[in-house]
Amino acid sequence: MDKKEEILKTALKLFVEFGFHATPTSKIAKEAGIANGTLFHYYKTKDELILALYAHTKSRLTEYMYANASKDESLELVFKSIYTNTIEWAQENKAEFYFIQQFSTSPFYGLISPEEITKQAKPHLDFLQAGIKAAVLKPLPVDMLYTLINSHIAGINQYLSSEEFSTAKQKKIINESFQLLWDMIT
Amino acid sequence: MDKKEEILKTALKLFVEFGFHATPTSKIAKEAGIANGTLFHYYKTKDELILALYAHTKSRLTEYMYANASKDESLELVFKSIYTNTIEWAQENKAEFYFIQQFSTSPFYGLISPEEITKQAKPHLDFLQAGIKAAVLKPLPVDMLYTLINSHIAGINQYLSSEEFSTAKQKKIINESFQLLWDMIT
DNA sequence: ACATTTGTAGACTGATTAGTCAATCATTGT
DNA sequence: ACAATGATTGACTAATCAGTCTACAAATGT
Repeated sequence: MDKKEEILKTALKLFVEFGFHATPTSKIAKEAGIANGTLFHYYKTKDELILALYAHTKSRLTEYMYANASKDESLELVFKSIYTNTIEWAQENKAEFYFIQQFSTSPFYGLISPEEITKQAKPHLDFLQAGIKAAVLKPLPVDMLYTLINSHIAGINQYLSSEEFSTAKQKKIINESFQLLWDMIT
Repeated sequence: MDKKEEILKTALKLFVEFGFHATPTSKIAKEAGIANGTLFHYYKTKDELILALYAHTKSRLTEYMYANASKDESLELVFKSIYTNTIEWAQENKAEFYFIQQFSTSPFYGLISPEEITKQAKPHLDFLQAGIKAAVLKPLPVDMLYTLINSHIAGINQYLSSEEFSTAKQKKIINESFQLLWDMIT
């Protein structure tokens, strides 16, 4: 078993349930079934663990977002695929997605360098920029477009999480909300 | 001077800057210029302080949202007034708005009873429901509409905070983004 | 075979924390 | 004037926390 992975998994679960403030490293180690010192062997400080967890989780999401996105399709279809993938991942990994939001809306986010943030957003911004250039997307500032899309997704995810929808109903909502978003930005 | 108010003000500032985990009550008391015991005189526990701060801040926002909203105007104008008010408040009270988001995306939010949350959202949902009934807003589920609007506002606020815009430019962005939202939901 | 690095353990520590307490001080009502 | 209640203080405590340390085990390279 991979202890490093185990630590991240446990930390995620506890941070989401109790928050950063109420999740001691000792509790993480205990629940992960390892010794206290082992945790600090892999992560020098608690902050480092939190940052690593964020980077790890965020990259898992990003990876999933672009899955099955063949470049042959129309921009709309590629965009819809990314949109759908993101929401699907969020629904299937609720704790992970929640953690990303929790982290992003906390002072920890300030520990990430602006360069890193820019680097993370780059592919998405490039994609949107291409859409604008191709006159498919409205000529809005890309940053604005990006933020608008992100928050739309966060909103729909929140809505989907607020009630128990059947899979069919979920798909319907995702399709409908995509159309709303698409009409808004094209 | 009102000590209770002073405590909230200081706590807000510190929570936003350092987070819940890294803001000891002793620091709050010190920075607020009061004794340690005084803080616990007004708020029995740290959690109680955090919850009170959220309730206080949230109600200040809600109050401002509906300011100058005369019932005589068209639904669009009233809606736009609420929209504009909210973003203006968020921009003029960045720490407060950020705190609301920080709190909402943390396990503390779970300490608020579902009834309280429902009660808070009630007026907004009623307003939207009326808009649907009047066939002005699309017949989407109100909860969905509500979440969509909320996240849209959060997004625009984030965009406005990401750069330094002139007041004129800001107003232009708010008008434009309102139009995007309005077209989406009507 | 042996040496060196890397992983793992868990008792331990120094610092910090939320919250208490007993003692004053201020305000109010009678 | 005088209770009585509430406000304020800051030293104090018991618990907890992040992180260290020493010792040992496993793996890896030579």
